[in-house]
Amino acid sequence: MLIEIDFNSPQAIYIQLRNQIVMGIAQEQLRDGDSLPSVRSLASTLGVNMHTVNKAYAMLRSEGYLILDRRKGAVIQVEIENKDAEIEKINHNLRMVVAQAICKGISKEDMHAVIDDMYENF
Amino acid sequence: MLIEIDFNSPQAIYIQLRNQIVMGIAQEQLRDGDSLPSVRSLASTLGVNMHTVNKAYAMLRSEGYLILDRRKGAVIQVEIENKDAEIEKINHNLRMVVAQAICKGISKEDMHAVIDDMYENF
DNA sequence: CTATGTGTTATATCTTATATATATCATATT
DNA sequence: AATATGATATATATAAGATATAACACATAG
Repeated sequence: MLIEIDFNSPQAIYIQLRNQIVMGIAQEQLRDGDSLPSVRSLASTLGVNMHTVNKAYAMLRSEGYLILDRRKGAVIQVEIENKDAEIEKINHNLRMVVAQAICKGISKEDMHAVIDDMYENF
Repeated sequence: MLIEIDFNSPQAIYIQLRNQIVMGIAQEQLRDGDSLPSVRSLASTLGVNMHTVNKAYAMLRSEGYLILDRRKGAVIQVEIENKDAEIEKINHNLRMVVAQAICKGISKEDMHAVIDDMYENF
């Protein structure tokens, strides 16, 4: 899976990294059991520091996207508690997006269409 | 409209401020033509620096939520270009939320329900 | 057993972002 | 004339982000 870092982005590198991996999982480019490169090798590939990658991996682990193991390295393993709990977790972020949408005159039907389109072609 | 700052939050104060004002507009607690407190008075009320409020106001202006005028101060005025352009703007943020949802097994029907609920009771 | 490669942790340094403190300016209002 | 507005500038302090080394415990390959 290709990961690209924009060094001119105002967004922190470890956040970019985390986001792209979440995207990769959503797109099924990354599946349960797949291994990610080791902290050091990915850092080397991207031209960033080891700790930056480590921070992204630690974040992904705490969010239940992967498991870190001394033996196997970083392995994708999406942990799903239950639907309500997971919905609750994305609620804050979604709420901000919806707030913007409402302010800008985007109807819920518009939002449905956008959501459907994303689910189709992710 | 009540604004509260969490000084222990990892989120920057000016971002908290910006977010709460966007929320206020979405909830129609703030409407076109309404005035916000001046930079200095709001800073004083919240116990933060003038520049922090100024930064939030400047951000809201650049996003088309308000107008800053020497005469009238900060006045809510939501600028809507056209639907497609506005959808495009929220697309990136929404995409990240949807990616998380897909990863965590939340269906688009679930998302519709959450969206509808938000539109009902914002 | 040795060497290598994991993730993990620790320390130090540098840069950038955030927040504050003052101060000044042009302008509009009272 | 006095006051208050947003806008701007400068300086300082703190926090976050990123890098550079180094070491540790553990697992595996040779």
